[in-house]
Amino acid sequence: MFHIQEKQIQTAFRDLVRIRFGVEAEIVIEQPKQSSFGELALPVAFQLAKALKQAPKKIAADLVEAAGAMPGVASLEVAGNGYINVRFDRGAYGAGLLAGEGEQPAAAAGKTVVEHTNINPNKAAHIGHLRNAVLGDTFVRMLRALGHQVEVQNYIDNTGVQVADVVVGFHFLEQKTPAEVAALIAPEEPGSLRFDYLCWDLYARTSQYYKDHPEALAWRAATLHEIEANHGPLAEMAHLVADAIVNLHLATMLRLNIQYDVLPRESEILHLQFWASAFELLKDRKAIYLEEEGKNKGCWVMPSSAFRGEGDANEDSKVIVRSNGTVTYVGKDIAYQLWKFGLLGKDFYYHPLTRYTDGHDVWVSADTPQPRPAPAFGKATRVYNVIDTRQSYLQDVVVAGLRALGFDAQAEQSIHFSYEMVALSPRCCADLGIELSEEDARRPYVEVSGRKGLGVKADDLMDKLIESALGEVASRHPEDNPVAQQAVAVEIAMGALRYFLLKFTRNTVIAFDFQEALSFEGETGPYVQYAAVRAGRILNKLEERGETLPDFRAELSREAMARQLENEDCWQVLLAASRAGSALERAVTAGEPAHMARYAFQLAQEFSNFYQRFKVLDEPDRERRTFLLWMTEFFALQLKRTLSILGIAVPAYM
RNA sequence: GCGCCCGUAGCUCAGUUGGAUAGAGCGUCUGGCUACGAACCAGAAGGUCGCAUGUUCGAAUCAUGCCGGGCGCACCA
Repeated sequence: MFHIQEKQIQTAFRDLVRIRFGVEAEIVIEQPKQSSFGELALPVAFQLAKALKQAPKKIAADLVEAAGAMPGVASLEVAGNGYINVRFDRGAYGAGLLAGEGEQPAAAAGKTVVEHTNINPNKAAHIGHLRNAVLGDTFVRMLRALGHQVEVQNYIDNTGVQVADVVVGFHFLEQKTPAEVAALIAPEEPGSLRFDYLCWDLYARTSQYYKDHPEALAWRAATLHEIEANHGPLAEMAHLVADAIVNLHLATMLRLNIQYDVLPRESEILHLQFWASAFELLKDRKAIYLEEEGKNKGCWVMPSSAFRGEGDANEDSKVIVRSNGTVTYVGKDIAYQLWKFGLLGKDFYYHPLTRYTDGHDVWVSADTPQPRPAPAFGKATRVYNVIDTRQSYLQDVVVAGLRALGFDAQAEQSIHFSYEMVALSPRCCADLGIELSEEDARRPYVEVSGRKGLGVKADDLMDKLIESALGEVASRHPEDNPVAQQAVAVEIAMGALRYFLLKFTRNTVIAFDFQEALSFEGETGPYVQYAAVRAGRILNKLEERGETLPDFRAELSREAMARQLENEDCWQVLLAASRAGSALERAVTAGEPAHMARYAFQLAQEFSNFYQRFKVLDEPDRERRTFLLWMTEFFALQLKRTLSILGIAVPAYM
């Protein structure tokens, strides 16, 4: 509702400025510093002052004069040195909300692909992976809430070095056969170490072994070779490992309510020769060339001018095809990016991998035709790649590849949704019993490292959060049955975790700290959940007392609405609650899920304040009580919607 | 060496793209529970927005230069 009003005023003033002054101006709308200034503030007059050579105050007065009466607006005032402050017609605004205006998002044209998670399937997921997945998933929810058609892709590098290293560990270090590895994946005896945890340790051990025995790197090369040829026991083992761990990653992410549509895999990109098609395109359009001298002699390279800035002195080109004829990661990524836009002229085959309990299928790529018809994947008009900021340079090369091929529009719509890493605070390392080198101990934080086995595993963290939440639930509701307690604890724990990962803006390094992540008070997910639960409880209590919710539309006339909203506190609270749409649009435009999280917190704060101040059920005045009940219901709905955009559930009780 | 990011309250972070008196949470201190259950609320203290020039009606925000920290710049992914 709020953003509809906002937009109306924006277009009204754009027209006004054009008619009155003959100028096209971008109308900026702000929230006034103080609520006493009204609901919206327009600094247009300042913008125009220079061009028109007039005082801002005079321009503002002119505009207010020319504007006259506007629908939904009670008054326009010139304030300060030339601000135009807008006050809404409160009765009309309330009536509009009651009528449910402005709830349907306009459907957007085209499909948006969001690629996130992308964990190497060779070990358990850690907190860094969680940040990626939660950011990606939340952004997907935000886009969908705005009416966009979104496809979620999770790229699986099942043929890479990381998987190979775990295979090296099993085969060369532990002399295990594929059958023995399969037994580890589905262990007979309960209580055995889960497979992704086991691989976590093995991967760290293999990495250390390379360090101590550099000659062992030949094992890696041999393994990669066999994986690429796709036959032999090592290749078989690689498939076993990767498939098993992909399943575990899906389960881990599902705990956080994160789902996918399709898993494109590196193995199919190889087998279906996506690269061969991309290579032909790149050669045809002269985007890459065969280097004939220097250190890159014999390689196909992309010239640095394609992806570096003008003034960049670094002249190094980027190798796309190695001198031995194999393609680099970036090359494969260009092919993949082309496919996402439907520009490659090839497609995967697909088969359903699993079905979520809500009936939604996750599909995975296949290299041969499959019996079940699959949805149309790819062919996006816009692509977001959720990848950490350290890969900016490579993402630039991929986009430069599109541009060099003449796909400027698609290059423009290839968005690196970058974010900073999750590191470990020194205190967190101490909690984990990790010994730090003297150099590391002096740093503000320590980088997570899969190779060193240094990090907080996603499932461990979730378990810890659930345990902590369960303690709280059990002490507050000792009478409730353990199954229900557990369910509530899980929702609280996951809410806390998602919120914790979202409250930081994308380019802030999170120095992970158990104490902060485990907090359920203050600016946290549970705080917001608690507000939603309390709103719901008022409505439930009403029913317990044998009453039913009034028919608000029948009982609250526009005049009654205006009367009730004369109360400044009620008005401010209602305004805040109705800003969800506006907050969502701004957050999507800024590409910042953190903004949505912040709005959720503010909304919860407003409600907590309202809850404290107005005793809804004890209110003696009939009209006022009806109004307060309506506000409560409205809050409950807004809180629930906002939380669902953040992927956070509203528990049955708290 | 080159490129990107960061520096805001004791701590952790926001700051709506250049606007009105710089905001939250945590921590500290003071006060508030008889079920609309306090995972909450009210209040207080706490700031040279790293430093310096500049741009203009107006700068935490833009430009330049320093200082301090982080991350990239492979025929690894």
